[in-house]
Amino acid sequence: MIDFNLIKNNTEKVAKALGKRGVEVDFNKILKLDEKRREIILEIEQMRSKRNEVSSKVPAMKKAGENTEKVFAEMKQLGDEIDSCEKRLSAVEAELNEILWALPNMPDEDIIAGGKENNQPIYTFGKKPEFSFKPKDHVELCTSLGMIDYERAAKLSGNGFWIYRGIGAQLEWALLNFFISEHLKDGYEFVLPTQMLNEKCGFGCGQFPKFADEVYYVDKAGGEEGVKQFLLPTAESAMVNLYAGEIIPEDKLPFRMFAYSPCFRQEAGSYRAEERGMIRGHQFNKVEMISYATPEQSDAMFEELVNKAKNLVEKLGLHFQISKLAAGDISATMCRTYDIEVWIPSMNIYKEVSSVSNGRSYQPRRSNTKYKTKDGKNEFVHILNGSGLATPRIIPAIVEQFQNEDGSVNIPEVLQPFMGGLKKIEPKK
RNA sequence: GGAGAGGUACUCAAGUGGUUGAAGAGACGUCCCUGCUAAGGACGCAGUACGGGAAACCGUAGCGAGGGUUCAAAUCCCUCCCUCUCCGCCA
Repeated sequence: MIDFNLIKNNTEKVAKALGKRGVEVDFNKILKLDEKRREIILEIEQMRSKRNEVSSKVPAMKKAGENTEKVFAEMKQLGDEIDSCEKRLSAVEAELNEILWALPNMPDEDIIAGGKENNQPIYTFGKKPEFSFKPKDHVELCTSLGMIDYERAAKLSGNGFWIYRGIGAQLEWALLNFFISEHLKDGYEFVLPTQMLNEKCGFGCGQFPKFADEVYYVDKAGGEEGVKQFLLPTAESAMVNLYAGEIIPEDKLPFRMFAYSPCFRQEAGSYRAEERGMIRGHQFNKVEMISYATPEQSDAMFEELVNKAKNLVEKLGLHFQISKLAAGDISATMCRTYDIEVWIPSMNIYKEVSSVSNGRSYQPRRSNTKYKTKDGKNEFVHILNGSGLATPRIIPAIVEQFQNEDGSVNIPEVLQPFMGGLKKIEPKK
C-alpha cells in the first residue's frame, strides 16, 4: 500500500513513479473520495459527541426523577442519522479502498520505465559453456540419469508436476542443505513456516486480491464453507505476515531470516511448450530470504541480499547474470528487483533462479507491521525478500552446464559434502 | 469432532447496562529517603488509529473479530477466530 499522505501531498511524484509501470491512476477521483470521506467522518463524530454528552447526563436525570422520554426520542433520531451516515461512509471507504489496495508499489527513482525488454544485465559470472559434442537438454538428462520421473508424477497428481528420484532427490536435498548451511553461516534465522495460509496473509503480502486466482485453495473435507486457506505460492507470503499487527523494537532490527518451503502455483496459461521439464511447475522447493529493516538500513540490506544470492550461484560454479529489472517487470508489491538468471544452454536463455526485491513499507502497510523508533515513534518497517534460492532451474542448469560427452554430469564441489562425497552422476548401465 | 473454561492495557487481574477507556497489583519511568548488592516512600503511566486545528489543544473509535438489541454495551443476544482442560479420532 502506498502511503496515502504521499498520494495526497505529492500526487505528481506518485503519478510519475506509477507511470513508469504504465499504470494510469485517476488521482482526482481518489482525492475527491477522500474529501468526502473526511466530511462524513466529521459529521458522524460531531453527532456522536452530542450523544455521548447527553448520555452522560441520563443517570443524574433518572436520579432526580426527571422524565427522560423526550431526550430518548431525540437520541433515537440522532442514532438513526448516525446509522445512515455510517452507511454512506462505508460505501465511500469501500470505493476508495478498492482503488488504493489495487495500486502497485512505486518503483525507485533510478528504475527505468518500461517492461521486460528494458531489463539491464549489470553483472555476469562465468561464460556460456562450449561443448565439443552435441549437448543434451535437461529433460533428457534428468530422465536418462533417473533423477526426475515426470510420467509417474502425472499419474500421482497431474500435468506440471515432477518427482525427484534417487540421485535426483539427493541432488535436490543437497542444494537445499547447501543453501541452508550458507545462510546459517551468515547468522540468518532458519524458519519453517506453515504451508497453508489464511486470506489475511494473502492480502498482507499484497498478492491478494490480484493473484487470488493463482493459488490453490484448500477446503475442508466435504467442501465445508468457512475460512479458506491456501497453499503458499512462496514462503514470502508467510514471512511478510509474521509480525502483522505488531510493533518491533528498533534495536531488534534488522531481522535476518530465511525460510524453506515447497511453493504451490497454478501457473495457468503458462508457456508449457517451450518451458518443458522443471522450468515451471505447480510445486517446487525454495529457500527464501526475508529481512525486516528500518528505512535507513533498507538499501544496505538490499545489497546484502543480492550478494548472498549471487554468492550461492557463484559457489555452484554456474554461468549466470544479474538483471536490474525495469519498472514494468518488477512485481506489483516491490520498489526494486534484481533477478539472478542462470544460463540454460538448451533454451539459449537466462532463467530466473532468484529475485531479490525491496518492497520498502508497501507490505507492512497492508499487514500493519511497525517498529518503535528510539524516540518512541511507531513507523512502518521495511521488508525485503529474495530467493536464496529456488531449485527448479538450478538443476537444469547444473545438468546441462556440467554435462559430459558420455552422458554423465559433474556435481559442483560445494554440493559433494552433502552427497556423501559423490563427484559425478553416472549414466545407468 | 464432542464437552467445558477462557480471551480486558507491557503482565496479572476486577468489572453483568449509564457520570468506567476501565478498580487493584506487578512491571516500567521520574524523584525522595536510606545506604549497599536489598528495602521503603511520592508522583506518573493506555499505547494507537482517525478527524478538526497554525498551535495549545479538542473530538471520535477502541475490553479477541464482526454483526445485532438499546436513548445508552466491556457488560445482553448472534456468528466467527484463538487459547487451555477433558473425551473421541488418529491414514
